[in-house]
Amino acid sequence: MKLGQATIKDIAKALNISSSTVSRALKDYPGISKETKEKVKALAKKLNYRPNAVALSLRKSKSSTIGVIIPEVVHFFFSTVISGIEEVAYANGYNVILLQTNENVTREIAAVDTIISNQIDGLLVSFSKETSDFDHFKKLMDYHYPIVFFDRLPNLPDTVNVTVDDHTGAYKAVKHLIEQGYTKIIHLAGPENLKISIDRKEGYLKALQEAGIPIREDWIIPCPKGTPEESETICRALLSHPSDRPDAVFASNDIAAAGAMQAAKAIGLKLPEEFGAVGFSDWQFSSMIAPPLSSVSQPGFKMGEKAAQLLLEMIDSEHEEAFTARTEMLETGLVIRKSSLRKG
Amino acid sequence: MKLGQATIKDIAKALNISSSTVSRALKDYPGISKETKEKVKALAKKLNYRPNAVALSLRKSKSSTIGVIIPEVVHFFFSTVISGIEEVAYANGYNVILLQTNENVTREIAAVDTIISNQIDGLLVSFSKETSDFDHFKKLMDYHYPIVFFDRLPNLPDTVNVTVDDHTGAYKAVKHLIEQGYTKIIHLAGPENLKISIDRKEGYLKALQEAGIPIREDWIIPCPKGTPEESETICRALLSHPSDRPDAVFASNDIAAAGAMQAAKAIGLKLPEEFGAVGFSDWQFSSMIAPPLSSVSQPGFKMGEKAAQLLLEMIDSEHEEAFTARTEMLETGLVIRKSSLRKG
DNA sequence: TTGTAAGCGTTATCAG
DNA sequence: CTGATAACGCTTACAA
Repeated sequence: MKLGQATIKDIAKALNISSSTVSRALKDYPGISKETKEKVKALAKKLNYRPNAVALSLRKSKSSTIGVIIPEVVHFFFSTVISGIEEVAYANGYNVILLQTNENVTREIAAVDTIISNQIDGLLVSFSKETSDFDHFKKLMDYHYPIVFFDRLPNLPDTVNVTVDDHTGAYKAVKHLIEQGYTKIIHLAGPENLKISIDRKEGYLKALQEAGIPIREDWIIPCPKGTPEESETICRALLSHPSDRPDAVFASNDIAAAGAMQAAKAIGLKLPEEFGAVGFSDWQFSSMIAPPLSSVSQPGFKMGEKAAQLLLEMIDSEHEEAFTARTEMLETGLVIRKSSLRKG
Repeated sequence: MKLGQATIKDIAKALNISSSTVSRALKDYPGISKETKEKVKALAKKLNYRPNAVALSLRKSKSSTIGVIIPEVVHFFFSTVISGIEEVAYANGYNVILLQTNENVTREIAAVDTIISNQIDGLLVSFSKETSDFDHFKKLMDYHYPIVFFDRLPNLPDTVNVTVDDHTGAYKAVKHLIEQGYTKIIHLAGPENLKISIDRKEGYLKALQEAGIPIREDWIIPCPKGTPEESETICRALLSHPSDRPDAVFASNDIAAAGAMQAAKAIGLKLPEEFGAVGFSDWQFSSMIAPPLSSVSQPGFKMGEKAAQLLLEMIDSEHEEAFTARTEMLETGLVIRKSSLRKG
């Protein structure tokens, strides 16, 4: 705005030709004399001409922009996903617009409005913890609007999803703890309305069952906020009875795991000898805390790439196949560090 | 797109009135009969009418969107700044579009192109470490385009800036180390082309001088990458000679400080007794590492708010005053934790 | 090989 | 109180 940007009209006027000719020359349309083409391109360059994307969007009802709705950019995992998305988007001539919801449904609904108003071509969504009603997405999908859900999957029919194998990840983590000789393992669970939380909990249960360890409901504790303080408080209480004390934790995220470790240290337990810990997501800081925290790693960048690819396919084809409901599941890894290594 | 979104025309046709009337009715223009107004609004609601932002942008050469150019969203500090920006923007009816450069000038230049093409109303910039030539910003400013630089300030005349008082922050940090009895303090410095790096270094120098501690050039080490590995390697080498061993570090960011602590621990030094550390930025993880890291805290959210406010003033006024060159400086704090507490 | 005109959705201007 | 028209910048039949 107010940029005095040169337009096609300006070029046309200056060269005494019509705007359509300029438009065609600029895009190497067939049937334009070499001469005009060169003149036009030269002047365009000189005037620093940039096509007006807004006019283009209006004309084509297509913005070459994809929207990403995420809870929080601070979240290490999400920020790596973003990088993956951008990589694929830019490589295909698409821009990315990020809409942060701060885990707030109202913001999320507003974001969908923005999407509609701005002719965004498609949407990648990881919805907020608060979201339980998916109407705002459903409405878009009814119009055959391209949406790919990633990480957090909705309770909706016929969606295209990308997620990681949370169940197996959790299972591997807890199995590892058991192999290290821990038997009294508590679970700090995520918000119950997220499928990832449920999957992680079930991976935990499966590993215990397989090992013949009885399940204690009071050792499965929800940590909805996911702050270190929350889990520290919870764990302090839990660890205070020497006679009935857990000896390890599997947390649905690294922050909660770190909080649990703080609690254990505060009580004077030796880590990892007397108390083991495994987290989820493998945040940047996890290798830096004491002792370094074992964690289930998620391929964030890959998830971003995959989700963006699927979305672009939907946008480009606009045909049925690309819209077929499916869930791409990416593998998790287990990064073993000192916090869970009691043997060797 | 393909959203079958209702337009003003649709409403007009359905009610057998002109689009201008509909437009006016929708915006409560004076001189529209109550009757028509109600009819229009009712139908608009029923059809789920949303104004087409793209058409609006084209019409008004104004998008009600501000752009934010940042190096990386993963960076804890930047992600808090973003939240501050969004808060102010949304409150004033502006959308935010995020452009991540990954510390890469080419991306940055492409981002500026996107800004121009999309009629973004103004720009908040924290440029990449690679950027030394500011022509791409200068060009915009020549056209009186609203730009506010935050955190990293350019070497350009007449810019509007928001930054934190890095100099005082660094000074306070090093002074604190000296007060704790450390005297052989090294400095892990940031990229030399960033003013923030220079300011932090100078704060360090000032504190040493004031205390009469001689400055050793070989103890001021650049850590351009800012990974924990980088600083760990550097510090391992530095700490390897017992006869001439530093006893503390002031790092220009927390990651580097954490790396230094790793190196010290690996060599068997006791922290904080034999080696103290203070970082910069107060990342989330800093309180969780062992020992918890002291750090200079930056008011990221506040910085985002301030920068956005200044930008909106520039956009709204389009008059001179708002464009007056100036630098808003926000205060830093010092969060003292165990890593630098040798006394009491 | 080039030009004309219509249209994407909206609003400002001028008429009625 | 309401309508017609033009314009924002661009593309694309259709015409010449």
